[in-house]
Amino acid sequence: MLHGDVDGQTAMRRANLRRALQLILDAEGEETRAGIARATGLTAATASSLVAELIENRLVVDGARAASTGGKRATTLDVDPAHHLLLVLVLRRADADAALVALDGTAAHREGIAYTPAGRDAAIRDLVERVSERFGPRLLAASVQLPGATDGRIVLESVLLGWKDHPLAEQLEAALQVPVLLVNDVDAEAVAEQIAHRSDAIRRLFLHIGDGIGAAITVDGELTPGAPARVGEIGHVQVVFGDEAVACRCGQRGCLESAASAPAMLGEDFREGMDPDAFAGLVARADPGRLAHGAVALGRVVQLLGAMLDPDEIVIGGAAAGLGEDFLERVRAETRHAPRGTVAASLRAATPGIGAHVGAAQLALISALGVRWNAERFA
Amino acid sequence: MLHGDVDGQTAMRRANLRRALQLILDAEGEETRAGIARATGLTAATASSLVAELIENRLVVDGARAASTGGKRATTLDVDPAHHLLLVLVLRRADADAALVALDGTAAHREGIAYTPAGRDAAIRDLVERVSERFGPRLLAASVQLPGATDGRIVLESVLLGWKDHPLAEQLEAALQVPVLLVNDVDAEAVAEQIAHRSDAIRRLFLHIGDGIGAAITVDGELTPGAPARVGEIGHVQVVFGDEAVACRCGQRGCLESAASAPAMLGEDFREGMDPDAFAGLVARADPGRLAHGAVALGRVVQLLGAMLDPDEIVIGGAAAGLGEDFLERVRAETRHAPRGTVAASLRAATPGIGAHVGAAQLALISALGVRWNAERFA
DNA sequence: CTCACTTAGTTCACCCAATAAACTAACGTG
DNA sequence: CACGTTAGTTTATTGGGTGAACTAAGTGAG
Repeated sequence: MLHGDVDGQTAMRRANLRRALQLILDAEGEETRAGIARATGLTAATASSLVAELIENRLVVDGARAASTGGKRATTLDVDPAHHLLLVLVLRRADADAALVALDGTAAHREGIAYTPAGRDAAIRDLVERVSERFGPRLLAASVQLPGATDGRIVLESVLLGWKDHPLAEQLEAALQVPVLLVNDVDAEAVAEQIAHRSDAIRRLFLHIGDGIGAAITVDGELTPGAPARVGEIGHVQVVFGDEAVACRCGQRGCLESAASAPAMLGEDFREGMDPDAFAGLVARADPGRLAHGAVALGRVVQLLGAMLDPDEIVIGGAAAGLGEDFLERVRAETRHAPRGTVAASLRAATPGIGAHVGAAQLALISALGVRWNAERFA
Repeated sequence: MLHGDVDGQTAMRRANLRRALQLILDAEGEETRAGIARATGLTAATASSLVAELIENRLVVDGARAASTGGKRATTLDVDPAHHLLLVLVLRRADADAALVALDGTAAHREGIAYTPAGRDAAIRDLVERVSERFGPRLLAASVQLPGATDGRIVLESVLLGWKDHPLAEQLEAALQVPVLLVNDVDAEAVAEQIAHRSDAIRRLFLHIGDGIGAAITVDGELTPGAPARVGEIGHVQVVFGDEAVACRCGQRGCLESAASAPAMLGEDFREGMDPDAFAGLVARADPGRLAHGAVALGRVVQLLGAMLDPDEIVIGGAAAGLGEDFLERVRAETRHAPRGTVAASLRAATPGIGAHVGAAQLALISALGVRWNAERFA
């Protein structure tokens, strides 16, 4: 109803259906037919007809009666939490998760698998098949969150997964029979953090600092569209010069990762997703010099990208979000070079909130239905 | 017809009118009613009705008969070159131009004024009034190309023009009675260069290097939308560190402009818009060390922005476009640090082509009618 | 030259989705 | 319990698109 072939005449209807559904999503069970008519400027008759179609397609259900505002009590509306599902496939080096998210943002199911590099493709195929068998008819769309560059359809390159120009979306669509969107993991994390933090920033720069370093730009909660993209691959940009540049695992010297990645700042004991207490221990024992060196390197990047993009918000996520206000202040100090000091003000650490897979689910929801969850959903 | 209040039902009609007009613009006099029907998937009846409305509104005129393709010869269509006009106001420190551009991209009129800082506002008011009196009824929209930051409606800050948070668009709309869009001069130059170079790049980074340094990002030929923006103000980002950092006019050390602006590389005799022969002389006499220093500084910026944005094209405009392939190669060398060397390949000098005001006109055209000129128009 | 075929473009009856207005339904209040 | 208010549905009308029949004007085979 909201996706599929566009046969010209119905495009307007679709746009109105999307508007109605978005209002119902935003109001979290408080929207009514009359409210939709008021908010959209459409007539009450049209609003009723739109809602009827949404209910017929099991996207929306009637709720309780609202309190009277002087006349007949309105029937409230909410998205149907029990029918349609979004599938998010989270792929990591050695394991993967399948998360099913309902239209109201609640988790409906989650299962994981582990694999060796050799067994990975088969293990993923099995997982997808199991999910498809159990939830297939209820699926609305799917997204795949993965470490690596993608244009949404093809895995352009993923060192961790050993893929290059791999047409994953096409393969999964054949198995799942719904549209599949591939999403870089840092992009997904950036979108999820914006939801978790209830941020209304328009232009936004997100930096993930963990084993590696990646960046994501979002505008109005979405990724910049465009051709096949390796946007945000800034880990091996040189930011330290001269004698201070140290060797990086990539073979070059002075890379951002060689100075500011979690292992570079906290030592080789750092592991992605490690125990919080163990992490706190690493932070406590960290060499102040290495932390300062990392902050300077990061500050140089933030300074330039901040001036270039003028984001409303610059968010540091991943392990570096747990390094405390001292660290952030050192990064900010590096950005105070420019006459105008607004870059420093917009820098903050990520809110540890909902999982990155919610970001991937959001992107799938946007691409499938043209609507989005707002922050309050996940409060 | 294509702008104004949206009364719901007619939104579809507008979208179709835009599609038809865009096809007519693209085909440069070769489009026909039947062709529009084929390209859009609309019926011939609808295509005829759309064209009739475009002709009635004097946006399009019937042309010659095309050659037969086996049946009745088609009537060709082209945009009306003689009625509607776009006004571009080009504001500089000490003078301004008013350029009137017809729908076919041809220049219809141009007049300039000069002013002192004290007389500037009055001089601009006069110029606008003269233009409005002479061309008012034929105006479709206007844009203002200016040195400084703007969100499209307000001049956020322009040091050269002495404005801060100046609601210029509103003022001009009162005088001109058409929508007015404010455009940063580097953004306009970036859009114009893409047209002149017939570039089909999607994501694009443009760097203007002259008295100062500014950058513009375009996606699909348009500026990134969003809130009030100072996007691209990278002149005073620090890119040189330690002993090599030299003092900048902004009071800091190691700024990009202190190393890579035209005066920094070519000496204080450089003047924006100077005589080409004199410029060539400056280049010939330039200190190789200063040029190399500038190339390194520029390369560091290009390296990071290239990795971050993964643009299809990185274009060096302004005076630096005239420094030759040697200079570009030095810049490229700095970007070869990253394992993947695609940044270097996408770097090129700007094509000296049409004036930046065509870029501003294009942005006005997009915002007013939702259609755009393609490269061939200006071949 | 003529007739069949092709392509361009218009006319007209019909359909879909939105509107406007009249209607029913349900609630609070004087 | 009548009355004003708000929610929501029903129904005639309108705007813009479709499909089919139509006219117009060309090509090419015989």
